[in-house]
Amino acid sequence: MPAPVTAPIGVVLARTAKTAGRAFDQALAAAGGSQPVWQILISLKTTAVANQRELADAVGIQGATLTHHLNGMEAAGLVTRRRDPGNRRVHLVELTEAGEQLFHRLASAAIAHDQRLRKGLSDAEIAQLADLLQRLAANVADT
Amino acid sequence: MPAPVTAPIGVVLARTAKTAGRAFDQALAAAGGSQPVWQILISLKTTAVANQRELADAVGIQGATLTHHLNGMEAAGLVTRRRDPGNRRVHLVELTEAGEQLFHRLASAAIAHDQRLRKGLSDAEIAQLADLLQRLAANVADT
DNA sequence: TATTGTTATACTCTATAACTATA
DNA sequence: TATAGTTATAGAGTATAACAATA
Repeated sequence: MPAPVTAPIGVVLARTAKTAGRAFDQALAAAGGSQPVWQILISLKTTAVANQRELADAVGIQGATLTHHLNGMEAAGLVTRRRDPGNRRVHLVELTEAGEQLFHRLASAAIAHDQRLRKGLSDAEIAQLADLLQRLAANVADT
Repeated sequence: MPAPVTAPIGVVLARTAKTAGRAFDQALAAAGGSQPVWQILISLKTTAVANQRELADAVGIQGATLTHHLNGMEAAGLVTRRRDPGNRRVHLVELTEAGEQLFHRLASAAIAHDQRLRKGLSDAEIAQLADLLQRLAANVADT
């Protein structure tokens, strides 16, 4: 029998990510957020970042791009920035109460999105998918 | 033993797609293209589209967005647009010789990118990954 | 001088609304 | 009126280069 003809895995990956990403965009927007804001919030909550450079790395964007988003988030009352007394070059980014609340709303939206994505797939399949994706990503890391 | 703790599959998917997509961007740019241009070229070459609306659907963008890209591609000498004599509302999009050549260059880049992505994964694993991704995408289709 | 972050500017992709041409 | 496509405009996300503040 002939080998099955499949689309290039990069194409399948890109198409799936586009579809899933748009659905996630809508879910986040309905909860008052966006993907960059969600990435920044989750990094602030779950990672101990020493400065904005590390925060930008955690989110996967440039420092100036992070500043752009933090400006918007500060204007929206989600975060505050103040200088680190121990090293006044460093700006400490902290969540406000509104930022905490948005984080929880977006977390709920993200969980609901994930449950929707996982529908029809077993835990073992999800675990294998995650493993395969991580191995794929490792092949193109730090380009 | 406790269940393994994995990041939400949506997060893994988004992160992998971002990493792989950026690597693909660079590969296409080095070959003189971009992802939208590549999607349009491959759709023109492999799908029988009756009009620009169908082409836009195949690429996954709006008609006006397609026009934007076709304007650039026409200015770059990659495609021509002429009216269909049988229905002059329809604009027939055709590849020029330069468009054909760019298609082949980008196809080579895409193949190389895919081989890089697949490194270390067996054909069976790739097939299963594609299957899992397609089932994931089906869960959020036509949002 | 080196490090941290911001400002200024611009580019790409995308979208919606209003419009033109054709049927 | 309905369909195919374009134009005008705008917004989100990203980036680089130049700059200011601090060490």
